[in-house]
Amino acid sequence: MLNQKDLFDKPETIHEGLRKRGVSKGELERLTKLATQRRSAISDLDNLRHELNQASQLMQEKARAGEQDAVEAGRQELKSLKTSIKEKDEALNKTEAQLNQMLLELPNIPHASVPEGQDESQNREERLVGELPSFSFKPKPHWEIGEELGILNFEQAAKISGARFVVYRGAGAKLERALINFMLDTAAENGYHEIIPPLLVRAHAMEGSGQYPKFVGESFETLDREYALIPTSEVPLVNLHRDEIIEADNLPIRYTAFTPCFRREAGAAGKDTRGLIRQHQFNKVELVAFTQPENAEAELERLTGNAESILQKLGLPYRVVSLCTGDLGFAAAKTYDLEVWMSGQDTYREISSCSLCGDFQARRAKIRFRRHPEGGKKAKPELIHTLNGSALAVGRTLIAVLENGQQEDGSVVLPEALVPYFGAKTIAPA
RNA sequence: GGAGCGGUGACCGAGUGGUUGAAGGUGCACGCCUGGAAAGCGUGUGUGCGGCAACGUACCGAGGGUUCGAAUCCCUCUCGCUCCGCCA
Repeated sequence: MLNQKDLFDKPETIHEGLRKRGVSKGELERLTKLATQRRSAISDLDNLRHELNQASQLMQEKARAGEQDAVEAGRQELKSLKTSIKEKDEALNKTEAQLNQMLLELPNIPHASVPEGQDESQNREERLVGELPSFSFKPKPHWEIGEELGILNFEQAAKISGARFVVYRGAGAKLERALINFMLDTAAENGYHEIIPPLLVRAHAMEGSGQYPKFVGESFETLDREYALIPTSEVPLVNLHRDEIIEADNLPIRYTAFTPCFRREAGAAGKDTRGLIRQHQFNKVELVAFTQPENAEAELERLTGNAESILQKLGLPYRVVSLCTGDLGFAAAKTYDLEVWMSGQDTYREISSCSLCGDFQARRAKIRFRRHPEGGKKAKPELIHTLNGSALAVGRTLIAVLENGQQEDGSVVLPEALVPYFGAKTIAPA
């Protein structure tokens, strides 16, 4: 959520930032109009209330002095004052509700270093890492490898749950589990505290991290709408400190969690229908960090590096892309996508998204911190900055491992780093 | 699902319808004391909104109501806790 004050204090930055994110001029005007209305209404109301408070004090004194007539007269007078306060208050509430709804649906302002652009074609490639594997045969896509090895079964999944689900079998299930453990251990080495959060969350948690109200249609919810299934563990992790003021000495806070994630993938109809690229349920190890504002940019580089280190340890070639304004997620101010090379599809595919959200989520979830006192002065609480990134999407990592490690005989050679976790060097046809 | 009890400041915890933004404690900061520290003593310490500021105003889970005046009385909702039932 944006800071209302900024609309007045630095209107150019806000207007320019929102324009880059595709917010129309009309919307901006409406926003400014509502915010201005709100300010003047508050000031009017404060004055009226001041009047009422003063008058009430007088009443008390008169009542004490036993001036019954004066008290009686005052009552009638104050009643009408009260009525007009109530009317103005209702009008203000209405304005604030409209304004708040708008603010909740406006995306974050892009960081200055983010390239401007319409869509993913205008993302900026930051770096290419690793060598692409070469094959003496035509590499297969993972759905063929997986089915031939009997470790991925899409038909069985469809019987149970329909499209966009998978059943992992035998070595496939074990490989997924090995990857999860490997990723969690790596995160722990990098200083992230492991969490197992709830997978069902309330709407206010979804609002805190930025999913609701704008993207209600994209999550799965229980029938009574009491809970939503998390689309990413970023939701519970970010909300861990909701409504808190954290002592600066305890920052940064870094969390990691492995969870399944649930997404409707509404609007993705027809896209990536084969294999397990785009599923309604997938596993992910997530990293989340809370930092002071001045450290947030460095933390983004660190967090991205932490995610990259997993790809490096697995020997998977990838590239780092800086998302342009048009491709940026709702809550993000800046995002690096990690795209892993998938030999069987002959392309790079997103496997991690590392974002700096600034105070956008913190303002929604009321997560603040207090600096260490200086010169006897207690510092005012400030909004914390939040960051998150996948490290990594487990299913997609499994794809990359299968496609890049495949052999002509149909077996798959696993990365060295995974061997201790998986317990074997290869997966061979049964 | 049944029954009961609660939600007050960073934290814990008082609170009679009017002088309570809120006692007391903890924590924290500064000072005294000390060789240094601890303990002890003293002082200070809420958040949001509007305002350059002075200041004003709101806020005691949320929303309504009663009243000239509500943290305090009434209603609704919400969240949490305890006991019973059911259950991995």
